[in-house]
Amino acid sequence: MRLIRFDGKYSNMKLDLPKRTVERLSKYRRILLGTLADGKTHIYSHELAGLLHITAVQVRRDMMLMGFSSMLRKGYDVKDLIEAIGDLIDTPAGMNVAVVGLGNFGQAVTTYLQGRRPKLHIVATFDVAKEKIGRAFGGVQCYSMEELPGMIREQNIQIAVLTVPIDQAQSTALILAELGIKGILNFTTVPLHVPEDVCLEEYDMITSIEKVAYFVKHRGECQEG
Amino acid sequence: MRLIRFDGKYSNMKLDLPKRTVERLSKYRRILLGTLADGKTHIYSHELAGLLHITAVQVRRDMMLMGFSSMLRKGYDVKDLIEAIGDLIDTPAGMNVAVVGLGNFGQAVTTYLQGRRPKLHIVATFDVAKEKIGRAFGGVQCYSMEELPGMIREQNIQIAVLTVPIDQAQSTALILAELGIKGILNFTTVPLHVPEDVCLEEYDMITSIEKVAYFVKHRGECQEG
DNA sequence: TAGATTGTTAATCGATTAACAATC
DNA sequence: TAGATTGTTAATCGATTAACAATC
Repeated sequence: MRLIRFDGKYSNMKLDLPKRTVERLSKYRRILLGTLADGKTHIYSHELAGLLHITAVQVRRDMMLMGFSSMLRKGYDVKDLIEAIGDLIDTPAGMNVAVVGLGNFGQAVTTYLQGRRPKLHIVATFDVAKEKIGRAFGGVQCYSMEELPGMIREQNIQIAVLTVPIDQAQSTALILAELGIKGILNFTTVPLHVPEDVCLEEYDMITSIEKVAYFVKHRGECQEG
Repeated sequence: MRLIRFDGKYSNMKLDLPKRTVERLSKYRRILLGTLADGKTHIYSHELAGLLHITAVQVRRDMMLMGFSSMLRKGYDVKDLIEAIGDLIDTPAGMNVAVVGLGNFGQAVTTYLQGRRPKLHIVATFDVAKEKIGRAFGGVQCYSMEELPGMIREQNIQIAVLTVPIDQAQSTALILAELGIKGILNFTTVPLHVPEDVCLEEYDMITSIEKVAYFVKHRGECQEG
């Protein structure tokens, strides 16, 4: 599905980008916000590439894939590019997010994520522990698991960050899918299975550190983007 | 570099596996430990695949790459396979790990990782905050940043988990590399640059959640491993 | 044996990089 | 103009999947 220019604006309603490109768009935007704050209005592909430690070709190819062009050989317009990335990633009203499971990780994630991206709102956290329910963590209210269905409906929560204990991970994921959650960021170290209309992003810390251990042991190059 | 059978044992000193295969080995092992605890001695490729939500071919190809075979068409010997994975990932004495930066994330990671893998020892954490230094978090002692060089040397710390604030990330990473750290697990959301003999594994939470947001918005399938 | 399972090669898919024409 | 920069196609690389012969 390719982008079509339409009356000066982009008709990018159904543009599906490669996963790796989407990951980089998120990084480009954050770098560019810093660049903009420094008062720079334009940036060359090789400059942006340098800030991310990737190649200029890769930056230009990503721009091409998202249908963004620079004109004038003065580099990319920083403000325009930030906006174009926002048009792709964000929804105008923003998306509501819940953190499910408020242990050490759940609390750290809530505190860290809250307010960090203007179009991602952490609107609720959930836990089973009585002493946590009703309290606020990182400025976000904690609810009981019984309130999950109601809150998801009322607040139109579409994304869940899963930080429950491992023995609860799979069952909770299925409940979330059942309740209409459309995306899950899995912080537990359990390989999850969810219905295929649910977007699943896994982050398994033990895999990551064991991968580092393997490559340290074998002295192979293992640097990632 | 391929494996050579040698007198019934494997000569796999320099076997370099694909990154994705290494990631799965870590997952296989943890699944297999559960399988073993359930009293199962052998497992078929399709069974192991089912537990990870991948294909049986992929499991068999990974076994082939690591030079592990089943014989007897009774499936893979669970105990042998766990051991073979350990031979690849672990070092006999284990590797020492430091957590650098003891904010919410640093504390959560320390607590979670500590004691979880027998061959990965979190031996120290580091922070600048006076009130944290000298205390123990998750059973691990916190030291001042000034003690970093000495501790790395004395304890032979090879891996660092980086959980410092974003404005300290790059400078701290370079210091760690300078001090001889061989692998960094980067929990900060800053794209790091380190000397190429240092293994770097990035985990950028914001990228992950924005990626989920993008695919939820565009309703594309985006399931990962 | 027939059927289930494995190990391995070849084909395919997705992502990165090289090459290069076009632009200012 | 010459040099720097861009946008895009083709080639390459890495990983997954299909196909299938071999084994028990």
